Amino acid sequence: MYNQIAPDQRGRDNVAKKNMGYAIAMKEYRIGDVVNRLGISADTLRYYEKIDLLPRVARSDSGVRFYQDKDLSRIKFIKRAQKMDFTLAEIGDLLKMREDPQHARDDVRQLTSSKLADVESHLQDLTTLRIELQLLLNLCRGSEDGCPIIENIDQKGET
Amino acid sequence: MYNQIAPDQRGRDNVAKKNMGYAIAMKEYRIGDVVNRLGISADTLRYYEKIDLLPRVARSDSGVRFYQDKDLSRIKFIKRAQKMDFTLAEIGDLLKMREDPQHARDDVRQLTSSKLADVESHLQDLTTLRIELQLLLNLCRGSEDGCPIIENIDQKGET
DNA sequence: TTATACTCCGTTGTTAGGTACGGTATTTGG
DNA sequence: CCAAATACCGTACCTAACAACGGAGTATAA
Repeated sequence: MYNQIAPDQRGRDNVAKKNMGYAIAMKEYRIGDVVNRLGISADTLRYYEKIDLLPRVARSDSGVRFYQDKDLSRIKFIKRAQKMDFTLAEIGDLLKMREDPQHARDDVRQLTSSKLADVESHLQDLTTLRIELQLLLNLCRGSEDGCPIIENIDQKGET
Repeated sequence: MYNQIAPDQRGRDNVAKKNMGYAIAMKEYRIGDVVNRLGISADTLRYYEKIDLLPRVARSDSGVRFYQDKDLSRIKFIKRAQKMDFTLAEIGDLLKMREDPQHARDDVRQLTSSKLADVESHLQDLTTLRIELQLLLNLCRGSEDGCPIIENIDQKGET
């Protein structure tokens, strides 16, 4: 019903360059910029901050949030991890690992490793699904005599 | 908190072979067999039937359901499609396509094609995620000098 | 036969992950 | 300087996809 995608590239970012001494100038994004770039709602961003999935980012004097590139990167990671149906709590742990892999707690490492396995099994399933859909769309299009191949796709890899 | 996986291969299927004339003998499974084989709950199976995601399968005189291999195949398809976060309604449409690709309604074909695109983009994201997790676990293990690679993974493919 | 497991059905409860207000303050382009 | 856009916050509300429950009938193995 809704228009799925709307990154809506109109409007330039509200780029504030901050001169960090001699360091590279840094881009900062207001919440609306992030919405336009990543297609995630402002409410959701605030929600993530509230549940500590995102850090409390810098604010202007009046309280307006400023996000940086590393925050965007983090948000993109969250979005990817969500495609795995990881819970936000799990994603929080993975983010800890991501922040500091060297000093991650052992259970966090284990979680990461276990989640990697999940990703790999998921990739298998999605690959199978892709083949099935491709078959439905291509192989079977126009042919008059059924599609017996499809019935046999899932014989390998019984769960 | 729960023991995630429990296909629990104990107990043989309650196999009823039906002699379809000269045809191949067919296996039939009671709901509990399906639970053990596919790791999906009986409640869920009944729920799927109620919302017409599964057909009303054959019953014994006393009302006990009997599932066949094609039903298992259908259920496995549902499980795969769920990993894509397709809604059950969408999955229902995909199943129509799967049943009879030749005569599928045009919007169902379109849905299928659009969902295939989704699968492919998902595969991209999961592949990226796999690399990230692998990096976290392998490349960075034991090394003392940070992991700058990770920050740059998502520069391609800005959503 | 008894008990143990399995099944049925209908109804109600749960939960994650947001979304939707509504009222107010602040920015910003013209 | 003013209107329009944007941001803030707290609270309430929502929905899909089951899970739990309870009470009752049936199947089966010892």
